[in-house]
Amino acid sequence: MLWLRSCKLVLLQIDMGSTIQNPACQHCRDRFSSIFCKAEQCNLEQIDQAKVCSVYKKGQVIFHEGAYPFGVYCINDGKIKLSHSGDDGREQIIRLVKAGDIMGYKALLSNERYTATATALEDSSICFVPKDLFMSILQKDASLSFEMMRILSSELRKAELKITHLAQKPVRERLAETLLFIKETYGVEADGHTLSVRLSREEIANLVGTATESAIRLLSEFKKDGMIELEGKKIRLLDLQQIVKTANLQD
Amino acid sequence: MLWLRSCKLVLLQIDMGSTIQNPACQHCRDRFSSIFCKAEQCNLEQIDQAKVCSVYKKGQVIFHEGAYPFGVYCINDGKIKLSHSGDDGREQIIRLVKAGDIMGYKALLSNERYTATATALEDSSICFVPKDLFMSILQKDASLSFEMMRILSSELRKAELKITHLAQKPVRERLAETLLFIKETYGVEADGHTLSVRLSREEIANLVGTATESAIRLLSEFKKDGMIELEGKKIRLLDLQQIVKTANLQD
DNA sequence: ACTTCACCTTGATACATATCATTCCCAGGG
DNA sequence: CCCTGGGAATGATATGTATCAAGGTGAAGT
Repeated sequence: MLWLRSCKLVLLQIDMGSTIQNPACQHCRDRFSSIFCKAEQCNLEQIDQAKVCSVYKKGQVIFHEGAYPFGVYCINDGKIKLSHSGDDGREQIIRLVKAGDIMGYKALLSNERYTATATALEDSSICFVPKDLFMSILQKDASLSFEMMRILSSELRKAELKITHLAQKPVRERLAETLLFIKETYGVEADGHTLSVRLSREEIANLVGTATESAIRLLSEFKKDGMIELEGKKIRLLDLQQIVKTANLQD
Repeated sequence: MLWLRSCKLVLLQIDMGSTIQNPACQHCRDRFSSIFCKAEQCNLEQIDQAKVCSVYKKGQVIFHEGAYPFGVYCINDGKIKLSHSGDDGREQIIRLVKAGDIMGYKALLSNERYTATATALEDSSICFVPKDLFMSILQKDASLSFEMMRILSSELRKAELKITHLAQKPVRERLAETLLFIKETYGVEADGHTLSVRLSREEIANLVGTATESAIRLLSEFKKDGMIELEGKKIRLLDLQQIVKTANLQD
């Protein structure tokens, strides 16, 4: 049922981004070495041979909910959103992915279809490591397993916290929290205030778990209260302390 | 901040349950062998020597949010709830644990304090495997790592789904969903209808992520609609099809 | 420069759900 | 036996959010 809808969409996603064979993407290589090469016997050469690096344009889908995974992705450069699409079409953003992060491992490890769709928030350079290689390293190299378990545990912890907040905190607090989360994930521009992602109001709402109009209204309030500054999709966090207070964090 | 509050409570939890040294708890042994002994070289003897089995009474806390983990727990028999306590004191139930499940691994693997509190929903027999042993097996035995990754991935998938539903579905649907979830987790009694856990209305509400009164009201409605039957804490699922429909599942 | 379109914004309104208050029920203890 | 207290239930009410509707804005394209 779910994947029937997805299949249709997968067909639209023939465009794999421009593939760069045997790329010199050093960033990606660094990331890989830190994630995949914790042990002495480093697998970098193997990975360099097998990996496929591609560039995805803003808005492009990297993998789609319901599809079968054939490997893991490592972000060399760029920003990605992972999202569920509820039945009513509304999207829920589950995770924000940044350079150096890997994604697509959950489906691979549990041997299931993707439960989320990965979409580029801006032009992104992404490496793909085939399933077989990944699994074989995992088999041999305990340190990669530990790293994966660490990542999974950490994501699970975050997800559970989000569940609690979604169930217990009002939208206002969650929005403030989300702004801080975006800052933490993608950082700010040179001025030290402007969030360095451009998200639509709808995307912000889907991150917070609320209606677009509510997100807009509350952002306006935050602005009126001098906490933030809005200029199109630019969001500047002016009074961080006040935002933290509004988020009402305690953990 | 969080763990300061927790510490206070941990002190109340000196009672570790009655410890059974070198127990003959076969159920637990079976569970361990299926989880910890996938590989040829089975570690069962080691585990048998090191593990400590205890019996916890209903309501007793097995481990507490904010405390440091010293090992993993395997449920030999009984039912456990894992919950976050929000700052305002309201609890959010994150997971229901049953015989054969393990718990406490997340904190151990990410090397952090517990983020949830484990409380016995009924008298339970639980085995404890010390951190060192667990980690050393994990180091040697890739199949245990795979199993752990599989478990973590699966939990993460469920958590993300819950996030989406919490953000997008009304309480009515979530309650129906929760009833089905409870049935799936703990099963039903001999009559084929009565859920085999007794949860307070508050606990049900904390599972759904709503106010206690709302849960009560909706349960009454469900009853009026002939979907369920209520008798104290006994809940009988009469019209499963109707409940599924109310839950409005699509995945 | 005009159109177009996607996005943002604001207002009015409805509704679901939380909250508060009260009563009821029942089991446990003196 | 009655008393007591902790859930459970129900009603009244408040309120936060979603939803619907109607402009507004700005950028891209013709």
